[in-house]
Amino acid sequence: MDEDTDKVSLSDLQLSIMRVLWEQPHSSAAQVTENLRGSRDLAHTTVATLLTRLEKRGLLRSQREGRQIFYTALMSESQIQRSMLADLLVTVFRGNTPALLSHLVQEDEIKADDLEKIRQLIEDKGGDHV
Amino acid sequence: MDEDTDKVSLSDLQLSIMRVLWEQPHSSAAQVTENLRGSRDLAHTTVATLLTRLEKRGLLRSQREGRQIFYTALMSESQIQRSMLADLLVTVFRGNTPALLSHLVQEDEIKADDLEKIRQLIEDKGGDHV
DNA sequence: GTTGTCGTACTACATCTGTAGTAATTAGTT
DNA sequence: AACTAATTACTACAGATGTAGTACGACAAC
Repeated sequence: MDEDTDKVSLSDLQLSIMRVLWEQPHSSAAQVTENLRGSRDLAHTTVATLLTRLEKRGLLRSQREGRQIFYTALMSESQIQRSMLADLLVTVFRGNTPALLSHLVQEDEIKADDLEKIRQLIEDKGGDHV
Repeated sequence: MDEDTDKVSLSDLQLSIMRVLWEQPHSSAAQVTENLRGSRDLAHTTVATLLTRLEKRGLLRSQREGRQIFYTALMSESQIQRSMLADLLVTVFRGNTPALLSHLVQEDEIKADDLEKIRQLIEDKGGDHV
């Protein structure tokens, strides 16, 4: 099965680009550059290069319209997140999910109030899945 | 404050090396190479290069003893995990911890039975920390 | 003391990433 | 039609990483 939907790892900069495309699919290099202005001030040629590379990697699809090229993400933010989280869990935590959770608790990322939300998530999922 | 204890990001291979050093501190290049045999078959010169680079990055300390050099990790696995998880949370999830948890639930990494453990973690922490 | 072995240091090279300049193309303007 | 302005394509380069060879130094064996 499709081995490209899996195992994706993106750098911070690459994620910034993807993010723009997630918010505004079908953007040109100029539009992406504009969108990044402020947070990442890059030459538009830099953005163009990044876009080309991401397309070559199969993460974007491009459509030429006249002299311009519009790019659209082929993976959703959620897919990327899932892939990168899974990767971290395996490579850094060696599958030790409790250790990961423990760190989140330690860092105050999970508070007591969140437990109910998690329970809800499990319920929503388990309901018709198990 | 020490800016080197923070923001550490290691590749898979680098983690493998660190792992050996966590399990057996004060190892020589030859010992690390031997330890990796099976999972990662690398030339010992490769391992030596990796060790040198990690030391240059400040992640290892080396002690020369005769003709050999012994390396010891300067950061614990836990510290690395925490740093890399924090980084992922910020860069990939933009601080959205619930989204991260949701993915874990979706991937069956968190089950109902784990909730009690998490609650325990929070309790253990909150007790003398808040 | 000469030689061989082991270990380290240095060098090398391909790939990926961040970054951007220059050249080429195209489309719109006059 | 000629020129200008926008946009893409190609090239470049430095730093990090994966990978390993060669050279050199030191210790052990004979």
